[in-house]
Amino acid sequence: MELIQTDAYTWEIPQTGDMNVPARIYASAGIMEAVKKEETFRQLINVASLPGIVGRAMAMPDIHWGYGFPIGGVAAFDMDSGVISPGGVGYDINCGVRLAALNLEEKEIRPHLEDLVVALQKHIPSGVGSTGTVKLSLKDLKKVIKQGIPWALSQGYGRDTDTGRTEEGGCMKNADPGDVSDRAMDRGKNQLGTLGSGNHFMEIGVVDTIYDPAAARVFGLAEKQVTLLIHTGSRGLGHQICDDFLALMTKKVHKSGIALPDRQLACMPVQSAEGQAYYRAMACAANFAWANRQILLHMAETVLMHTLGISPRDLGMRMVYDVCHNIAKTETHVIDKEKRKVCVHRKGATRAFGPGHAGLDPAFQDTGQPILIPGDMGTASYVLAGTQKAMEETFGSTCHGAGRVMSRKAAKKAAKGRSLQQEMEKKGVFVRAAGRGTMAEEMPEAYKDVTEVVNVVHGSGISKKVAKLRPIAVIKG
DNA sequence: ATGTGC
Repeated sequence: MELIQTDAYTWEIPQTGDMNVPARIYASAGIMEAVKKEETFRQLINVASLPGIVGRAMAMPDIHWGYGFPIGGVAAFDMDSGVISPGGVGYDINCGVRLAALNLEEKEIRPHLEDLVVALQKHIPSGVGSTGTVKLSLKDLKKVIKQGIPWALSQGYGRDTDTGRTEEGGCMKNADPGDVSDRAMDRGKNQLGTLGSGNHFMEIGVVDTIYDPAAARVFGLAEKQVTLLIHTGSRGLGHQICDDFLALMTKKVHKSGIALPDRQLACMPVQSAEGQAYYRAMACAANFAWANRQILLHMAETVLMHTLGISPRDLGMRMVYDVCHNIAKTETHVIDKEKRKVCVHRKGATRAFGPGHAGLDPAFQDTGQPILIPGDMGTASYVLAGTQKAMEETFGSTCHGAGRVMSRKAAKKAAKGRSLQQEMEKKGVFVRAAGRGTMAEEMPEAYKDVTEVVNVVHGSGISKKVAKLRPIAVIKG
């Protein structure tokens, strides 16, 4: 495999063999060393070989091996000759991140951190198969997946100012519950308002550093301020939708004449009946995930108020932004100086629309959209802003997190005999996890250094650093 | 990621 470094942060794999476009990796030399190049870049080359791919197959610096498509991958497909693929979105449809800012400083909250972690864990259902907060009739679940955040608002969760601070206003409009299987509906009906497991978490943090004061002001962030960060997705509902459409497309793809380099890349033409049905079902899962994060934030607000014994006004919770990092969307981009509609797949990648983009709330017209990059539970998370360069190079996309360097299994092995909870507490971070193995799987060493990942997207210009958050209390699934 | 897997 030929790998050509084109500047400090970009590497190209030239178009050869079955590739329809070249591939590009955004990475530093250090990250290139850490990535398992053969298996992961093979996946990127496979994506570059899919029909109708436009521009380049791209990998962000948090790239690692995934199902079919690499995680940390971005690929856009022509609306007529291109494909849509569940593996290009991922199992957790609209896995994403939401950040809220509070009217508190660390010194006001530090004495209560242990109580807060215990209270959050008690009231936020988390772990594999967690259910509980909202039990829905089939009719109401249909409303949730059709409407997303507006449904949550109609039920009293959150404030109506929240939608402008959510990607897509928290609702993909093409969602159609008619394309969602009974099984997926059944798995989703008791899971709204639950955190899930794995790397999903809720984190109390502090604004540690501001890099761009003007953007930070627009985003509503100030130094020393306490924040709340939520990372979760569409739970069993999205997982089942992915399963359903992988099975359907695996069966149908050969009849459509598409030759797959890897069966995990099962896909169908964007405009085919199956492709469109997947898009509508995926949108349902996306809306579920947005409603889920909306409800979880509201629940956290209640827990914080009660535990600290303060009013909503004194807590002063307000949305910074909510992004998804596993999604496919129809978007218009300028390609070779020509405006074109394409189906952008972001899998473990975040939208990074720059200043002036019509799809953004007026508040973000000068700054570009807020981008939320969670790191591992002991290090840091970052807030970035979208840029014009992202619009030109990456279909308005950037990285989504630190990215694993150790498999879950390897992490468990490395954590044997250690108390990670105590290790974290020594660092000033109170952590509680629902699952037995979760602390081990999610330990800081299992991830790349998020700072190095963020420095790549900042250095290459596809995003801009705005603020760094330092975790002080975390609940894990 | 997931009513966790060959």
